[in-house]
Amino acid sequence: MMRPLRRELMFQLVETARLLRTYVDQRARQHGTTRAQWGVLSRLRRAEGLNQAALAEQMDLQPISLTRLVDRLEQQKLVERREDAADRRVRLLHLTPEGRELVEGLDTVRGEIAGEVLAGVDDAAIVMALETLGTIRDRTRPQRDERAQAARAAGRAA
Amino acid sequence: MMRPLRRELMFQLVETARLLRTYVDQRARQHGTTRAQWGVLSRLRRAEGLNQAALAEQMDLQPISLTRLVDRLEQQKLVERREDAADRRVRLLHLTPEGRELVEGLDTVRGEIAGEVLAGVDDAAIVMALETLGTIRDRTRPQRDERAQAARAAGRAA
DNA sequence: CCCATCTCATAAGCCTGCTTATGATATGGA
DNA sequence: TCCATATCATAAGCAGGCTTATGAGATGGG
Repeated sequence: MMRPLRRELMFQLVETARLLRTYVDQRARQHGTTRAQWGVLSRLRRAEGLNQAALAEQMDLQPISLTRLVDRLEQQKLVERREDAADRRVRLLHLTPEGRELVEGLDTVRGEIAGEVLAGVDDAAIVMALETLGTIRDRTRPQRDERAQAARAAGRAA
Repeated sequence: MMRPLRRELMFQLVETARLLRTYVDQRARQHGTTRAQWGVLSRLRRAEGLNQAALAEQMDLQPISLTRLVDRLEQQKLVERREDAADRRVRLLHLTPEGRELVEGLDTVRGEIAGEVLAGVDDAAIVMALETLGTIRDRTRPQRDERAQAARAAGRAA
């Protein structure tokens, strides 16, 4: 096993996350939803009335990815798109009563899963892992400001 | 921010891995491939001549997921499926010369990425993160042995 | 005021994962 | 030997990411 530590961590991070994603998806399915949709509902509960662009940015998702998630949530009547009187392009997202009820139930499940999966791991280890993940996240996160600046600069130059 | 540590880690793990996956995909694309396909090539280099079931198990992937990855790799002439004289159901996987060349070049890239993304993080933190990930991985990994045993037991009972 | 430019949402098309199901082949016990 | 069962690979169909492209509407500098 000569694999250097840093490469090993890259590898394990992606693999572990995939396993965890699948695991959480199975749990979510027992409640008739999916991990990704659950994520949208959760955020929406804490910040209702967001438009899709703002929510996508908050979730580090491409707007089109969120559009399709919301399509499915809307079909299931868990989320509503409402018009914005001030800007006819935007759609403001609201939970329906059913959506609110579902997400509140799921909150319990999230806690259960975290307990199962991390039982016996002490807080110090979790804090350290969070820090390391934060570093990775910052270095791989798409730099939206820079991207927008670059686009503007290119526009100016052209 | 009252979010408990363990829930926060679950969340950050999945989000960070997604960002990393996308980042690595972009790098892989510069070499004309994808992260997932690269993964297959890497494993194959270290264990050529595996059949698909064995490789899927090693990668914690469902066989069908691997089948389609291999389809694309075969189309690109990076991998070959060969018949097994001893069992006509199985296909043995081999790298082509082009496949071997590609994966050897990519090895450098993997090291580069690990360095960029984890620069300044000390070894102790990486070891701890690996340990925590290992715990999660073990608890979320599908238990193939148990599953197979359950299937056998069900068979016997029926 | 008007037009170039930006932004919001979405479409099209791709990759990769999953579950469920199926056909071909192997295998082991009666 | 023969049949029930298991295993290997794959198909169908879905979810959820992505890139690239487009139309509608907002906005600001000239």
